[in-house]
Amino acid sequence: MSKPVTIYDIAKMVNASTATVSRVLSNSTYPVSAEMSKKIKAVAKELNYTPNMLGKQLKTNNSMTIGVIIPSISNPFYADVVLGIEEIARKNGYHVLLCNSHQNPELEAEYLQTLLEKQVKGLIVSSISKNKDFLDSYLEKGLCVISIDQYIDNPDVYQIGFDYRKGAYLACKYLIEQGHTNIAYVTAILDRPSRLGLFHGYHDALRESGIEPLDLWILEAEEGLENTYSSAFEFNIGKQLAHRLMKLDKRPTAIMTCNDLTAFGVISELKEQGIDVPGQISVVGFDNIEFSQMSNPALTTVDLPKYEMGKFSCNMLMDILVGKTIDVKEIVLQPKLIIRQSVMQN
Amino acid sequence: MSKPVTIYDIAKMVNASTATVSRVLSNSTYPVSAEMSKKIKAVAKELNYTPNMLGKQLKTNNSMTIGVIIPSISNPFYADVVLGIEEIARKNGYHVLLCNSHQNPELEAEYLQTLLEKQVKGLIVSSISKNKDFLDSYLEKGLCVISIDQYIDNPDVYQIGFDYRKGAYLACKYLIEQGHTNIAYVTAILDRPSRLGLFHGYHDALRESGIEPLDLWILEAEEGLENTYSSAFEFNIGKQLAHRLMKLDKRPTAIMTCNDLTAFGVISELKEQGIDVPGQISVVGFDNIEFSQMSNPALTTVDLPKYEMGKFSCNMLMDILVGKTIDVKEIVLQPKLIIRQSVMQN
DNA sequence: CTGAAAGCGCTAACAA
DNA sequence: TTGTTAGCGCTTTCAG
Repeated sequence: MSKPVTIYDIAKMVNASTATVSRVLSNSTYPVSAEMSKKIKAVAKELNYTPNMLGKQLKTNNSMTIGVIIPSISNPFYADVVLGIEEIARKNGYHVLLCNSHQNPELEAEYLQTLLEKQVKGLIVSSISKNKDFLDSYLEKGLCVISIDQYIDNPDVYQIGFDYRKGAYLACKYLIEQGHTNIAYVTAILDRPSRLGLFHGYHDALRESGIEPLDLWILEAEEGLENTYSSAFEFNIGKQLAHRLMKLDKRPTAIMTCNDLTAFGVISELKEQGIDVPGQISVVGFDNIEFSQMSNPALTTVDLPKYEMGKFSCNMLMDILVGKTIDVKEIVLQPKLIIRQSVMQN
Repeated sequence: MSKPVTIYDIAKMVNASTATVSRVLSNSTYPVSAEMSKKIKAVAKELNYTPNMLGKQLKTNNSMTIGVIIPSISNPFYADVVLGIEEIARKNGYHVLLCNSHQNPELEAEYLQTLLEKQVKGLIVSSISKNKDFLDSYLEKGLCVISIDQYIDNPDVYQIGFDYRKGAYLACKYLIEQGHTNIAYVTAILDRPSRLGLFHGYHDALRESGIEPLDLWILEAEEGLENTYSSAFEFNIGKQLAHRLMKLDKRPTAIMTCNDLTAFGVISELKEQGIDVPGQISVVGFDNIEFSQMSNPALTTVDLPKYEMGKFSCNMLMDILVGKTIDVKEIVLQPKLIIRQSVMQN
């Protein structure tokens, strides 16, 4: 654990200036004689030189690092997105600083601050905290922020989202095409744009077909403290709401849900009550998480290009950071219906 | 996007030196008059000052950042681990640089290099690449590395692992206690210590009960190119191997698997062949991923404290980085049998 | 209690 | 083609 070697050490050894050493070791286009260049590279390798990027970054004011703030990496949805982000970042020589906000506005703000202190110039964030005003001061300081999945109402932030409304519309329309008219909707609390969009899509399809949705069949979970993400939470919502639904005199023939996990909860509850899916009641999910193809029955659901969203957003960020002008500040990615075994013709 | 304000600006405004400003703004214990201190803090707030950590870090040679290299964050197993790591890191004022190696040794090496260049002093890594020699040169440079899940044969790296052997032993013993003696073992390729450990645990329990395992019932997947992680891959291994198993004249009454995903594959295949689980054949998984409680039937499996492993490893790293002496370099976390519905008495 | 000044490792004008 | 030099923003000795 000896003292780290610097360009100064190398300069001394080859009788050159630090400037020259810097030029060859940082692959500058600046002309350096082939001979000198070779010598410097050789010595650098011999001494096992590792550049200290802090020096470079302080000088160039560029940390080659982006920040990513998401609710929780243990949510597979975000894991996929982050995978895409990280891949593109790496290909551009960037690193990603991962921050789990746990839906906690204070944590979010704290992260934002420390990220900025680390001289992060670009941020990809999925936030559901209500008050985004504090973002302004960061935007002013030149931070480039891309909001994914959840919309942030600020003209200075770039947006990449999914067409949730369209997705739910697709799913509901499919149900209708299969002969269902009695379609329930089971959802976690409608506290964010994405879930609201879903809900509207459900209505769209129904209304388009002249079906009046029954209020009794629309079940929304109560507010729960979702501060630490867990799949089990969403699963239980499905279970509980399905339980309530099955107590009704008039039962639906199909159930739409706000996500796959909730759908699994619904299916689990129905099975427990001896109701066959899809034999007696059809169920559709949303998100197309990997497990939906492994479940029993395999789940009919709507796919969201999560990994692509990650790649897309990071590519966009990279473009902006190198000063390319972006023509469009808002992008909406399209969902796709995935037909499997949890829906049956009515 | 004006020029960022520095301690120099603040110093000018309050007629003090940068030294004094630095002292109060970095919470140094160095004595500064209350009056001066108040003034400086006020001006800092007024100017909306954000410290540039690159300056500080260059000076103090401490980046307050750790690196985490894992195969893929889209594997829920690692997502849980990383969640734990990040939580502890944050509480200690550290950030986490996330690196997905995709089981690619070159990528791993590349990350290691750039992490070091960013002056990361601590690294938590789960690596299955064979050749770890290159690690030596980093260890020499003072990098502190903690290997999680997979063992690295190097006296200088700290190790935190699971007792896989014990876990499989527990599962197998449970099966035996339930009256099973014809127990098959279905596994992905035995190319790493963890899977080998599992396999040994299976043998341990069998032998302890005087049961001779039948070679025919031990099925190992062929080598597959797992470069990009996907749950579907593991699922399909289960499906394929179960298919082969069911062609045998003499069938087992219980099947052990190397992980939950594979177990789901097995169950899916059995169902397709009209075989009831656990009615006709019992199945146990391994890992206790969240879905295992939502599947049909709910999966009996073995829990690994993943989140705790993350917290544990990061706490250890933090301790080492502040110079505490660690008494033990190797820690083995204990598995726990989770009994659900996929096993029936024989 | 306060300040001057050196310097962390690197880059980039500018000069030669 | 090479070198000199002035910082990037911050901390920290050392002197007052």
